[in-house]
Amino acid sequence: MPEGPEIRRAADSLEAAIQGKPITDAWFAFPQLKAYEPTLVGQTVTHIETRGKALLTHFSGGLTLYSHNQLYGVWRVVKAGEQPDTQRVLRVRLQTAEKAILLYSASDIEMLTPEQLTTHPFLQRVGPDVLDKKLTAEQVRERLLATSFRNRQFSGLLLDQAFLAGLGNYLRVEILWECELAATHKASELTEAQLDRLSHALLDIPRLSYAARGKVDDSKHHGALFRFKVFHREGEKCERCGGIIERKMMSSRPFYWCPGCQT
DNA sequence: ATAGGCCTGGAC
DNA sequence: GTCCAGGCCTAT
Repeated sequence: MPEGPEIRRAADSLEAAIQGKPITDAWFAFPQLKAYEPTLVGQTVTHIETRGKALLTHFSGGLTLYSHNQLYGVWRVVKAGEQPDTQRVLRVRLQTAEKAILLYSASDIEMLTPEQLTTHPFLQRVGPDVLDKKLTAEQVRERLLATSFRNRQFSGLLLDQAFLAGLGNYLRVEILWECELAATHKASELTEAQLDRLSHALLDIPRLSYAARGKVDDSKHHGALFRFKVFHREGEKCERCGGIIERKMMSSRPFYWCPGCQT
């Protein structure tokens, strides 16, 4: 479950479980991280930061654990000593007196010094995070019109973490549906009103998904705060215009849209 | 801009 | 077993 809102919610629950609590045991599956196990015992997690889909666990000693869940990584919070039955392979375990946090399946895990935080290839290239409260629609609008972004098709642009961090495939299709825009359009072709609408949706839709606290509805379940309009709805009727939702690969991910109103 | 590779888990 | 996926990197 890995787009920006899901990663930030995971970070919230990890923080709630162990932030500020002395670490009683640390365990890493990867050999290159083994040396940090004794180092971390007695330290605390000061805070857990997210930059788009990257999650940064900051320790009181100054080190930071970088993890990226790609499509498959998953964080769990359990009681100390517990390890739930799962087919997934355990990669990280940080334990405190009461609770432990576990990272399963992720393959992209590194320990970074403060210096390395500023030179890490992914962290260095990501753009502003759509969930950052300080990021405004006006700033997003300027970014859309920046020379390096204004002539790129939305299909690729919205997946590029260098443009904005935290968007992924479901957000890209839902944002473009919301704005009635085709995937082949570019910022340079939009009217002022369209630019305005898009710059707001680029922030509002991820924030709405985050606020839904996981109640993202993939299958027409009632009462969900955030309901997909086109994602995984190929062949269904568009609720805005009645057109039939289509699907095709774009920028090597499945793209869903309504040909009736996204023009 | 696009294709292919990498990684992992789930659906079939 | 095969293929796909809410991701990302590198090579072309």
